[in-house]
Amino acid sequence: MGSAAPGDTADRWLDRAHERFAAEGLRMGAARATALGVIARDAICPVCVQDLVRAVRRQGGAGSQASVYRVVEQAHRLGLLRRELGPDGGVRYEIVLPDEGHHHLVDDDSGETVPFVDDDLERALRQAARRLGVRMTSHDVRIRGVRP
Amino acid sequence: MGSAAPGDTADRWLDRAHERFAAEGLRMGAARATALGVIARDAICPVCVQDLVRAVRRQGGAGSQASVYRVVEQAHRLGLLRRELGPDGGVRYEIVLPDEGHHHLVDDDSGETVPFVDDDLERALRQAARRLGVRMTSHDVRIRGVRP
DNA sequence: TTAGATGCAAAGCTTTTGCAGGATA
DNA sequence: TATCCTGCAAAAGCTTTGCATCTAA
Repeated sequence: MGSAAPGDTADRWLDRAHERFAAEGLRMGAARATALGVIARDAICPVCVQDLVRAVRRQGGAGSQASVYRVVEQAHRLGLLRRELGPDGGVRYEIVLPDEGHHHLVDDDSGETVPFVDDDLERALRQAARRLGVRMTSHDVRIRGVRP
Repeated sequence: MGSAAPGDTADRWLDRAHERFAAEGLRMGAARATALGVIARDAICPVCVQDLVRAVRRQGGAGSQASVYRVVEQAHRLGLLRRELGPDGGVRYEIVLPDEGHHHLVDDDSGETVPFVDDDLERALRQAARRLGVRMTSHDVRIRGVRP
């Protein structure tokens, strides 16, 4: 017990996304529902919008390029997606969960990103925020390094 | 004393840029020199490439859109420029100096990014890297928050 | 019923590229 | 002089938008 079930992250995000969209008074049409489902599944690691568009197309049902871009932008505005730059300079989106306490380790050789948890680092971030006089809403920590 | 003179950052960066380009065996033509000068002056805060292109044009001399994009990409590859996302989702570049040990605070309300230095946080990052078994080559820390 | 969602296709931007001619080391 | 750099213009992506048509609530 204590460890998350497979797909748990995706499911939790999808639930929260539906809640947030509803709370904003936005309707849930077929295209929007499909896009959110694909995002929940594929944007656990950063993805570009074009990949999401292709995934939606592969899915066969509703969802056009325009819809996907619109949903991604709305989800980002609602704080459901984080926008960042990929190694190639292109824009990537990644799902955000409210209780995230993890950081990223980027392998300089492979370019691969792996998440990790570090309580000391977490504490240092909180203290730094306090010293700066702000209430921290989220953080993005990326350590780049090479394996010896 | 101890504080930097005006234009000092730009000058130091420009010197270093010329050194690095020379060290790579790259030649210094008119367009490249102009672009580097404009970058040193304008990319102290994040700017988009199109702004640099316009600045180069205003300057009147050598330098085309293609040159500017090429110089920016080379400077980024040489570690002279940092690439990041602006609040509007567009790509921005900012000059990098070797002795930077700073982090970023992003104001959730305004989207504004301000740099800060925190030795404790710096230490926590080093220790986290050690625990992960990697040699840290650089880091990117972004604390998002709101002023109470 | 009605404001909002969707798809299509075109427009708008940013960024990259091919090539002929010019300049640097 | 042999490379390398430049500029032009076109191409290639990515993202946004207008609008007519549907549809969720």
